[in-house]
Amino acid sequence: MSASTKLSTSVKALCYLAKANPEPKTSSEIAKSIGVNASKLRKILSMLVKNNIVESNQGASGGFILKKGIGDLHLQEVYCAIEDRKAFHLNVAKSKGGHLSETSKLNNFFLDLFADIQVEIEEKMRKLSLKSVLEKIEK
Amino acid sequence: MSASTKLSTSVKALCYLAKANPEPKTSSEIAKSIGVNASKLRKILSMLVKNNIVESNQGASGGFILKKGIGDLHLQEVYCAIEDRKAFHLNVAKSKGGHLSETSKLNNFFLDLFADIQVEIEEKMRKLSLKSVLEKIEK
DNA sequence: ATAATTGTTACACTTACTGTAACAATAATA
DNA sequence: TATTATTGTTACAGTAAGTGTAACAATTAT
Repeated sequence: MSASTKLSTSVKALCYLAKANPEPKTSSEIAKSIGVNASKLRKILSMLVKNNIVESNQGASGGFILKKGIGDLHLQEVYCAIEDRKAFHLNVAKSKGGHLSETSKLNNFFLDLFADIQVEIEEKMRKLSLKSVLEKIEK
Repeated sequence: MSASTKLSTSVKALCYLAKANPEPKTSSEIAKSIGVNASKLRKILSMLVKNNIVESNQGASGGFILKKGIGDLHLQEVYCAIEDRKAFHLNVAKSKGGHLSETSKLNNFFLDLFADIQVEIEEKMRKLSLKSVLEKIEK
């Protein structure tokens, strides 16, 4: 599951929880609603739990509830919670043979460029709260 | 090979050709210099040929030469030549079950967001000419 | 006790990626 | 003409990554 796919799945689940708030919802309920596998969804949700974005309760009448206010939760935070690898996987080929210093300089050039891009992506997402997303999809 | 890896490999090859200009270089020579497989490199170079970025000549004493001036060749152009799929593969999960219109609205929201990001990435690369890249790695 | 639920592991299946080889088509050259 | 060198493309086996599902221990309410 790519970072971008995980992000959109997470936000779908968070929107669902936001509307159900403060009633807890099980992974099965959420999964059915947004059309993904419950087990897979639990993996994603468990990361959101570890980052204090949602709260989970095991056992009968357990489930997930949103822990943060929709105005205080930004997509960048969600993104960082679900993705440990840095951003959108912009890779540079590690050249095996090219012993030229130019090749390694070019590698560094692209690593810097891709890092810049990643920062810009995260800044863009930092400006988007769950509240603003909900407003956008409801009109 | 990811889009970003292909891009950095392409630029390595283009830098090599720029310095050799106007002498043609074979895929083997380039591949050895930048540390990638010659057959794989030819696949990438063939796309650059189709987009008039480099020129190829088959047969004995053939090879590749840079077709554009280093000041007129921008990374965005290279990127578009090697990648037919749109940009950096930012995908949205196509939900199979979620019949809610909200889910599809969220899909559209993310498709728009990722499209914006792709445009920004391309704009960033449009500002980088091969000449500026060469200058950066040479100092 | 029982039933329900999370969190995690496991696993088979598929898909994608990788590296390399092979070869037809082509062109220079002897 | 025959030979050699080269591109452009296809093929393929091997590996890695992703997918979907199931299973189950741990936990908790009833």
